[in-house]
Amino acid sequence: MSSEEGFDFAALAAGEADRPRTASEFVQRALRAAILDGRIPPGTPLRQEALAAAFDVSRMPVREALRQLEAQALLEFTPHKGAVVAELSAQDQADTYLIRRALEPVAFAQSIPHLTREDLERAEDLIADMDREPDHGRLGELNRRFHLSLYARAGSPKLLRLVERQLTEHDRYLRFHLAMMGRERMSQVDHIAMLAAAAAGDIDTATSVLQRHIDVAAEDSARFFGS
Amino acid sequence: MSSEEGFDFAALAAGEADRPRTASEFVQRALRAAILDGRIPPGTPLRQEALAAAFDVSRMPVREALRQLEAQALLEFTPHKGAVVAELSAQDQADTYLIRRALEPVAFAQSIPHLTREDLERAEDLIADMDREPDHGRLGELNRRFHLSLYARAGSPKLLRLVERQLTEHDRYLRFHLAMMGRERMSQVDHIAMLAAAAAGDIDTATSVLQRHIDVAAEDSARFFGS
DNA sequence: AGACTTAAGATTGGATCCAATCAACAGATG
DNA sequence: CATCTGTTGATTGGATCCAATCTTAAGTCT
Repeated sequence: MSSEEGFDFAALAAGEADRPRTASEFVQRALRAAILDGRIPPGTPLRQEALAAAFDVSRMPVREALRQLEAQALLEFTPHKGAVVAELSAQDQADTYLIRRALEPVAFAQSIPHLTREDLERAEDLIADMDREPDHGRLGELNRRFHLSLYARAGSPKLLRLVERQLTEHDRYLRFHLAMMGRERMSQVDHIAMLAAAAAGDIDTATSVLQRHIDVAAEDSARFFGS
Repeated sequence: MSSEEGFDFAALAAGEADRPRTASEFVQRALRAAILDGRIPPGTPLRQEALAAAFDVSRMPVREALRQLEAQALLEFTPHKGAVVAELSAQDQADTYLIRRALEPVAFAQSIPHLTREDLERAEDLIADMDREPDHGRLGELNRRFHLSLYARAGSPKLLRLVERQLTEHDRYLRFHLAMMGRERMSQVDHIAMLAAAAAGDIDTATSVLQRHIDVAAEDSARFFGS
């Protein structure tokens, strides 16, 4: 596909791949990020006209963005009444952990035999990045990428999309978690143990550490969120 | 909330609850049903104008419906090119079974202790209905409702929504499954065993039957869909 | 002949306008 | 005085129109 002396246009385009090609996608990403890191608090009604003015587009791309966010369970839609940012609840949080605990060990177990050296190095880098990162919002993203890098070779794209979505929803709670009990409790011993077991190809140890990791996080979080 | 001699208006309204209150929802449901039962085959491009004419609405509710279906992974969207019905693949089918196998036993185990007599009777009725139902499309829906009726008391709404979505996507494959090897293979011995174990409160037996039920279905289906 | 450019048609994305619905409030009525 | 009703304003749902983009195919140049 590429000529012998040509410039790598494909890479250039790929680098800009996340640049929104459409106004609808632009609005969708901006709103999504704002909801996930808590800048738009739960329960906030989203007025289409106000959003359109804020993003300097018409109401139509806003409407499409809202529809997509609703499908991601970040919004709740009521016909003729509009959209509000989905509430956080102890039940929802518990469910998220329940689902993660069921899915992630499966992905991890499938992935371990096919992990490459690059995958493991990337995971190691992400652990170091998390130690350095002061911002809580970005910490959630790093944590998500760390987990996903370990599951990446599972060879089950649909499963991975589902896991990624759960990790994303988990971010909304992680923010509270960190704000309330500081980041000391989010020690990385489990992450390091998971990485080591994965590198050694020890599936049983890796998955059991992961399960305990999720269980402990679930207990800690439940304690805070009341109910 | 109800007066002493009043008529149960709430029930009347609830009976009509699934009547679409908006054109967008009407289109969304119709398209969704058509995709699930195979009337619109995978790979079909969905032209907005054609759909608008078919449903006698403008292009706008069609666009919103397409966005929602895309979020449900029933369509694939490409900017400025449009939407096509998502393809079926052996990989996707295998992933669906993988996810179901991970999630459904959890829901089932949580649900069993809280199942009521009504739940069990409903499940029993659905088994009988499935024996009678000649239409393959409706059989998928009955099967889905049977499974969901057993998980209904799990008390994890988010988990249940996820399971329901997986069962729905499973329907797309079940149709092929039945068409190719007839419904004899879809024996209901597992269903009956699951119901009996659930009624007896035997969680271990119930979940292990369910796991085997899903595993056998996965193997059968994989054999047909090639690789 | 082959490859590149360029024009036409088709299709989607976005903007603006109108209609339908909902919420709040004022007034009437028992 | 409480309740019901009608009306007004705000907001969303839907229709129509225009702009941007993609596809196709013809035409041109080497």
